[in-house]
Amino acid sequence: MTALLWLRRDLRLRDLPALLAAHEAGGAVLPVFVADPALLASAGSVRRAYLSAALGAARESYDGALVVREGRPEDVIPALAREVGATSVHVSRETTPYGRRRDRRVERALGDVPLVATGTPYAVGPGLVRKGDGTPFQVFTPFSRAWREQGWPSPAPVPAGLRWHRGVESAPLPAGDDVAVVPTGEAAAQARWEEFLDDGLAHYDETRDRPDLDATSQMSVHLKYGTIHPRTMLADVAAHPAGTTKGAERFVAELCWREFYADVLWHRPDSAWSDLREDLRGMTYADPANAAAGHVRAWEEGRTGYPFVDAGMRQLLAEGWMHNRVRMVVASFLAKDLHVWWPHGARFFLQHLRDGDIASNNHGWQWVAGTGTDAAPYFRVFNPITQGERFDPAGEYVRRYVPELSHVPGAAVHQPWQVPDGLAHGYPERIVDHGVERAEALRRYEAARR
DNA sequence: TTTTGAGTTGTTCGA
DNA sequence: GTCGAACAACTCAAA
Repeated sequence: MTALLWLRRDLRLRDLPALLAAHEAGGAVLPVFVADPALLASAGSVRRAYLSAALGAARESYDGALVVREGRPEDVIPALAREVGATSVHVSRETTPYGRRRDRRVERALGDVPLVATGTPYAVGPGLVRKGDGTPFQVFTPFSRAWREQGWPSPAPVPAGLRWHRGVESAPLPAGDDVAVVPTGEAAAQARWEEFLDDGLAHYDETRDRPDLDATSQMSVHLKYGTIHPRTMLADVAAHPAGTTKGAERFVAELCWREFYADVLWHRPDSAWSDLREDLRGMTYADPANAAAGHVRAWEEGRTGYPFVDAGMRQLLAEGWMHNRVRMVVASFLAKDLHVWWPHGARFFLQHLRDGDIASNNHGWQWVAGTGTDAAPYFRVFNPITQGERFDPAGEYVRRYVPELSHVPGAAVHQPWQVPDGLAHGYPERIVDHGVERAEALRRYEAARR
């Protein structure tokens, strides 16, 4: 007897309730990953490289038993179930709009073989935290209080006496382009996590906003592929000597943001790609396809003439990652200085981010744009110069990613046009005047609210 | 039931 | 240079 364990964003062995359920079904377990063209089509080279690396590491975690198949899940999973005579298919419950539709299709296509969902990629399953009257929270802080009170189960054990179903043909791993990746997979996630617990957690609240320092956990890519579960992380934080520090409290809050946005998306699947706040649907936007100005292309390629913005975009393209503080600044620049509707930026981020997650990414964008849950007030427009001076005070972050400015010392690098020869090595002029565009953004909001 | 205070991430202006 | 006020409107939960 065999149970399929269909892995999606849970490429790990430890703390995986769906694996426990598959094992308890009573026979061998066959772990399978489906390379779904619908998802791979939009993935950039960095994302493909990370998926490939995470799958390779997962195959080691599963002692070589992981099978990869390519195609539509509603075709592949039932076919594989027939091929090996599986009596059940086990998954972690998927909560994103595409994942929910896909799983319904697969469940129908499986017919008599049950699709069993156990657990989710979250400490608290999306949809569970509710207000007293049963409706979902709209504001983060009350959500986070209720989320903590709700609590979460202890990490699930690795099943004893686990038996893998072997000898099934596998497609090659999806090809990853030749891109440098940070170590990924379950062991790498664990190693990085322990390093952060000991060296970063206690002072996380003071240093997390500084892109020039190596002060963030770097756990986002591991959460995306599920090489570690947030439940494990929360248990580890609670048990750590630094677990009662302000830094730990702040880190738990960041994990809670991930859960909050998953909850929002669960209740409002339409908000993946359209404004959550309907009263701002009358906003007027610039057309990102309008090549005449080339402003959006300049943003995408890190040539806006605002060093903090350009450093961020170049970090994104080079590493598939951008510091959270800089994500807010570049998002604000696209939305409020270039007046582009947020989905264009959200889509670009998802193509390039190694940690790209539709709930966190798209609702982060909605927050900046002012259209989301608990949104930033419309008058809150990030100033890319001020933000750079405040959070990259020595200019080191900018010079790391913008070599044309390596000759400009200190914080002066945030305004190279003020420095003699500041633009002498090829760094571009500013494509827009921030003061002018800020006023234009406020005018557009004012008009839309009337 | 009504009121009240607080709510991730900011900027600008004028004193 | 520093500091407080102003920049809306709405949700939530405690009082």
